[in-house]
Amino acid sequence: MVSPPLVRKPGRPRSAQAEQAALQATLELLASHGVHGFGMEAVANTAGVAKTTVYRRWPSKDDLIVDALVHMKGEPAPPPGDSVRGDLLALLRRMRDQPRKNLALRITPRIVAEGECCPQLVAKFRDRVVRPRRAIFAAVLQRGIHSGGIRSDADVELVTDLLWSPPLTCNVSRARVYRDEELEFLVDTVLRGLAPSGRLAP
Amino acid sequence: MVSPPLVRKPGRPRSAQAEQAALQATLELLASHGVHGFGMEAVANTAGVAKTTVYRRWPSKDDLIVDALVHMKGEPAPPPGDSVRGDLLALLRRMRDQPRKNLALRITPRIVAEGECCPQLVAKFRDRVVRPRRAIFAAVLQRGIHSGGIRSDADVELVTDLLWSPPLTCNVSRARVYRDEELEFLVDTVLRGLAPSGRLAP
DNA sequence: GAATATCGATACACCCCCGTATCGAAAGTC
DNA sequence: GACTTTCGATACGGGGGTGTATCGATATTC
Repeated sequence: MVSPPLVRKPGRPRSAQAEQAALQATLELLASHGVHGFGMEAVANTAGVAKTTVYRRWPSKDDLIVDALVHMKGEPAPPPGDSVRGDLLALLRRMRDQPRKNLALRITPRIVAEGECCPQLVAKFRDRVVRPRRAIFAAVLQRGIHSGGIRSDADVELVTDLLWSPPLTCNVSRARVYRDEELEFLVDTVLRGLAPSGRLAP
Repeated sequence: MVSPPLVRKPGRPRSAQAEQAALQATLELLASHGVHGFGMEAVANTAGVAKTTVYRRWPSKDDLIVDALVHMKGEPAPPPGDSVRGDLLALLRRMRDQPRKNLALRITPRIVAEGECCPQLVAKFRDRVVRPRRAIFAAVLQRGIHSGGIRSDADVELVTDLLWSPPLTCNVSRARVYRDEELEFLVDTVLRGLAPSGRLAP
């Protein structure tokens, strides 16, 4: 979260190990009990860390949760950058595959669903996690407009919604997992619907 | 929840009004605070009912929630039935507008998100709420295939995902509310992408 | 009218968590 | 070694929810 200071201050340094343990415990508790299902004391116990150590770093539960989420998601990687279609497919595939490697699949739905009772928490989450990823999506679509494959009057934000909502919904509801061909069908259907009028769909 | 007995027993009968108030309060609290965000006392206070009255009917919070969800079972209305485009638009508009009138779409995502705590609850809900609504969507699309407006090799389930996921995501994340023109853009983009010939866009 | 069951209201003991304070020990810098 | 900061552990008051018990009032049946 905070880069270690270049000049070390006097006194015992904060244990990075304790910090990692607290973040990991927060993620596990989020996944298994939801936002309201645990407290700071449970975080400390699960992490095997004193409650004081938790409060010293994060003054509130919201701050702890947001940091844990950022720590979990990491920096969003840019798409390969070849074709628009290939990039969109890669982004959708990543949305499908990446959450299954860590706890994101179990946690993100809970966070998003808590929007009404913790608006500030969700706002921070949108700022630090959702928005950067949307921006990557929109950039690819914008590239498609400039290169002529997508009609220029297309609403980039709406198309972003249209494309990433299905896998997002699947992650939330855990109803199913799309196969590669199904993702291709989604992308191709949308791209065909966005082809400049009077032109052939590639 | 239990149908009134045919032969009335002696003593003051249970107030159906208090029961409705408790169920309604449970739904409102579910929608606004989630499964873990409230307790029996909050239900009694919100309903304007004594805590005893709640405990007399439902021995535990889970029982109360299950009954409240069952009480919420609403038959999804069929679409107007004119054109495929009009029906899809009507369904999307309803998904956008209904959450304020009916608590179902506000509660459903939360229940689904809490699936790890109560898997049996989620299963019942998918069966009795989600699936009927999906079926209505799919029926309209199927009609479009038969009438020739939609290519016959389109995956109806996937197109259902594609169309209803954006408003569903909006309902879950509360990020925004689509305007009518934006819903039309979504429907038209998908329908154009599903045109049988695949050559010219109308 | 007598009996019965529910009503709202209130009280109670119990438990859990919050957020802070305190303590001695440990780990660093000067 | 002196100083500083964090460590784990523990204790504390406060707040709030739980589930039960009790109370007089009310509504209904017999």
